[in-house]
Amino acid sequence: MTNPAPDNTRDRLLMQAELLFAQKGFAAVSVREITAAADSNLAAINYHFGNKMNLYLSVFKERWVPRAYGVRKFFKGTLSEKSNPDTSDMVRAFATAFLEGAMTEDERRCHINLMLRELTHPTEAVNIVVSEVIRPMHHDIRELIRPSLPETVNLEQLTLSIFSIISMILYFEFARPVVSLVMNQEFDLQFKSRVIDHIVSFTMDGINGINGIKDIRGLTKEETV
Amino acid sequence: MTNPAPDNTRDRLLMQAELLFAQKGFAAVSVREITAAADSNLAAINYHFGNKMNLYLSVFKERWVPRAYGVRKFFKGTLSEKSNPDTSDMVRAFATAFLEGAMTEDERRCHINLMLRELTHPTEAVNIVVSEVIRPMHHDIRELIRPSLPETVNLEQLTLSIFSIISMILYFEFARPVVSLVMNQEFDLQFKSRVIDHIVSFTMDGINGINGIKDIRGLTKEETV
DNA sequence: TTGACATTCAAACGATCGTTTAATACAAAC
DNA sequence: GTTTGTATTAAACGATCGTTTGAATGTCAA
Repeated sequence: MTNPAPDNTRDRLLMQAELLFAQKGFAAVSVREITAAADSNLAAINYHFGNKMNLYLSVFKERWVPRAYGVRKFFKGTLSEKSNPDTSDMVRAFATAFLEGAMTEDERRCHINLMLRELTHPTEAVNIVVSEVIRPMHHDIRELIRPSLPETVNLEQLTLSIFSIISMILYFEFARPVVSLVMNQEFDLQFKSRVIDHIVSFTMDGINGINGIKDIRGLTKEETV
Repeated sequence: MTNPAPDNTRDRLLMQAELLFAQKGFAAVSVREITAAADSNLAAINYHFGNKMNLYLSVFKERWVPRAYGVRKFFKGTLSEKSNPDTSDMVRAFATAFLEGAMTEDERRCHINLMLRELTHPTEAVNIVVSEVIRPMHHDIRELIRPSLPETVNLEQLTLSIFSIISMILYFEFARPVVSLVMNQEFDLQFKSRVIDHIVSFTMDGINGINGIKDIRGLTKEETV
């Protein structure tokens, strides 16, 4: 998209600010660092956005939210290609939209880091994140999955499951270095694809599904103890 | 434990520094803020720890790691009470050690926030976190669960499953405000207990287990579509 | 009482922070 | 050509940052 430096100062500031805020967090980035990266004058942030905090909020309004819409659109687009998507198709489409499609690698790191910072460390921007993206996304997925579950399904448990799917997606993105360290495994495209497979099978069948073997549950314990 | 203010300056600094670093992050906390909270002189940090970064590392070495050992001990203790623990007992013991036992609420928030900051934003301390805690904990759980799975189990998939369990535990702690917002549900003790139940059943059976109904898998889809 | 050592203290250091100011450049409108 | 308004610039503002200093404590051993 707007990968090459935009020709106007305001957009260049937004772009570089997003990169730096995602990398280091609000407090650890100085306006001098941002304006230098954006090849603009030190006073440019205060001229275009009033102050540093307002620039941070504008990053969410003008860059983060639109990209989140893109992820949602990609998710729905993938699903609409399938004729009769089941639950595992939905989970796969959701994980893929976040971890593979819809964004470049840099955008993804940006996007998820910014989101995580607001989750762990909420500022004013958390209201934007929740009301514009997280809540609608939950609604989407819940209403997609619900028909394929028993009518007696506990709505709270379903919502917690959606949070669990999101937790895995976020974790395997932001904790990449640690996952790589512990598993002694480079986080390349092949591995990422296996991670998505894992998220889908773990979501569908839990730890009993990790071997691709179904209906073995209940047997294993007595056999091996 | 050391909840009331320790009588020596060094420990008071460590305690207040941990609280503040967990709340705001390294860059957002000033040494003046820490020394004021610890009722000590501005120069105390540099006298006792050399500099601010070394204080941060000492927090991990002298407070975070010991508490992590406590969590691990609690986990093993809970398991040893059971005569023949199965996989779900292990997952429950693990989630409980993190989310209910072994720590006060304040300590838990501290502990998980500090860990998360190192996962998202590694400093020197990430080496301590991984080598002293995350890797040994993975080893513990993997070797506990492995015997109750088929011999043909894929070790990579098992490790990814353990990461997934950890991701849920972390998420339901650090994203509490967002979970509460989206579900319109106060994060009280009853709810937390249901969250632990969810983590266990989701880990055991995935989304098909969320209703507490087992062995319905494979039926639901055809019936409702 | 004296000396040695560990700790605390007020004060100041230079550096960097976010923000403001006033002058300047440049375009389109009249 | 003058005016008007927007955008950019260099320079400086006061505040706060992490760190250092040297004097003032308190505490034991000799």
